Amino acid sequence: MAMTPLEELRHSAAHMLATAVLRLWPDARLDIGPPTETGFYYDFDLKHRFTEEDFAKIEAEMAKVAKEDQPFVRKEVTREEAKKWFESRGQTFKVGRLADIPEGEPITFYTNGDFTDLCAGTHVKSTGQVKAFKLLSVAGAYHRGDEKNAQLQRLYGTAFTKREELETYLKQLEEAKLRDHRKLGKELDLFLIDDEVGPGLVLWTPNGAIVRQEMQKFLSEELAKRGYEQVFTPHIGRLGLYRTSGHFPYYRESQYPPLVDGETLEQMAKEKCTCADLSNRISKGEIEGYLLKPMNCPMHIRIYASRPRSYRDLPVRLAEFGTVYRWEQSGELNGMTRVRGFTQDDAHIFCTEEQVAKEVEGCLEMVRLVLDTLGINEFRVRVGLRDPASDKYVGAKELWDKAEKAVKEAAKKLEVKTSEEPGEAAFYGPKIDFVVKDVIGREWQLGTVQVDYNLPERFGLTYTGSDNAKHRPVMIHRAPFGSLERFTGVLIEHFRGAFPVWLAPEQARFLPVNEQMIAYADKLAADFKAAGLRVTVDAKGDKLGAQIRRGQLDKVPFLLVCGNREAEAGQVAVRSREKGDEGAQAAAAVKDRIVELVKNRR
RNA sequence: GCCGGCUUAGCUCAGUGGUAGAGCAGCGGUUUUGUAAACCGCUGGUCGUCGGUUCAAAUCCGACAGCCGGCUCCA
Repeated sequence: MAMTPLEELRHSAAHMLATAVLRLWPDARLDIGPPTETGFYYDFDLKHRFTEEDFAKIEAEMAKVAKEDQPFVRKEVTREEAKKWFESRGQTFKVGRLADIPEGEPITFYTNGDFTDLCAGTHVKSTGQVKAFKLLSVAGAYHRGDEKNAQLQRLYGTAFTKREELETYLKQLEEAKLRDHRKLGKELDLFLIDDEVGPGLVLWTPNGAIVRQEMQKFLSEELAKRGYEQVFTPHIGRLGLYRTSGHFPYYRESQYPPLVDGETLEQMAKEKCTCADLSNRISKGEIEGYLLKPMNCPMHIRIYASRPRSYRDLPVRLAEFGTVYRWEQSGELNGMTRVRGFTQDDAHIFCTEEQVAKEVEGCLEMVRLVLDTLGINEFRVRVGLRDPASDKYVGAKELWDKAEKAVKEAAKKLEVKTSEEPGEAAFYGPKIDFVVKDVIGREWQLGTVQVDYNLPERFGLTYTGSDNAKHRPVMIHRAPFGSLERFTGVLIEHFRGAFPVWLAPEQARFLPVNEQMIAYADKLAADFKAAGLRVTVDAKGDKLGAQIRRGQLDKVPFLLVCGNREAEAGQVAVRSREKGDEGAQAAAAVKDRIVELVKNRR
């Protein structure tokens, strides 16, 4: 468990934070304070509620500790000594943490000044070395990450070896906020989440709708090339369908409650039934209802099952931009990246067991194509497997073993680093997820490929083999974008709102330098539109400088200045988002250039 | 869902118990403009919602909603 020098520094800063807090609030109980990827935190339990107003005071105390230049002293102690030490000080969390240390392992204390912590180390030599630090936020955090336990107060901070590095990091944080898709989405009028419509429900405004349309068009072309067939299915379906799939019993708390018809509700009201009765009778299947679909697969399965299938038909690949609804906890909602209604670029492949490997490979290739096309090259690949201790999965162990084997082998062939993570599987099967980070470092799952032996079993799916016997197909669930909402949110941040030409809501804007030039600009705009481009004319009558400024802020890729000189020669003065002023060029050539960029999805 | 913070005009924000403000946007006018902001005027707000304290509440208290940062969760 060797720490990097930076981790040592931050870990030491965490101890100094605890030192300072104990000086200011001696009744504080301490839990743990490790370094993190970008800083450190320490968890406390105390009566006083930390607010950001306390930070200056705590930081000042930490600075004193630094000035005192207390050496960090390591001392090996016996379990008894450690227990007595913390018990006598009322540090019950520390006593609990002590019990985690396996017998035979050394138990060590680290002391700086009057503060002693149970700690495996390591640390810098003395507190004087930690000078560039800052507290950043306070948040609730459950003890041992379990919501059944007490909720502690977590103070987050960061530390660097040099003050300049800290300043740079803080500046980066500020800049990241400017890239936040929630801010840019508002500024560029891409989407809206309206309180009256409902939390977590995205309204795609015209600009955002263009981005989404282009992405769907892109994917639709790829689907056609790869032998997929597109389908449409409704937003609700009978509860029975989701009982069969397992969604209703297994993930009931993550769904909007079932819809029950008016007559039944009235009848139940007459019988003076309580909500609990209603809920009970729905669970028992005594009342039929409908569910807002949490996933598309059951409906695609019913399409597959709608007629006999031969091995010659396989693989059957059914695709849909299917909108699903999930009851995410209120505290989880986040802009477009975590919502309650979203559209998956979903597809389900029904194939033979022999075909699984090749099909999974094809899916992974498609995910890579999507990420490559959009220039997203910072992602990690997670192989989600069963949590052996959990009962939240459907299906037999043997089927899971087969599916996990298939997924692991497919992942091995990917030319990127993958990490196997138990507990990250879907309830019906293991999966390969592509995970990216947003501007503030939070991870989001985008594309996913999942192998499923269970739902075909639950729905009794079959195909007729060459031996004229019935066989069970295997299902592959896959979504290269994952959800269009989340993907778009990530894309907005990735491009800082400056979408490549093919995705840009407005691809070019004509800027007439005076009133007479509006007619010329209009004529060119009509010509560009006829070529399939999205263009506008800025006819507000401002000076060119103001038009340019507006165009830049709107992140239009091409600003085309129309002045008297250009009009005479059939030209426009090009100002591109990337290169700036490119001078006067033939309008027709500029049109061709933009059309070409769009064609190549650049 | 939990802990903490926040919510004032379309947007960004000022306003600490005494008659709601600015900039930008919008609208009207003047200007006809050459590579990141022309000028003048006007419109626009039950200060998130509901309740309480007070002679008086954007401001103090409470409940609820939404948002933000974490935690938990995430098929």
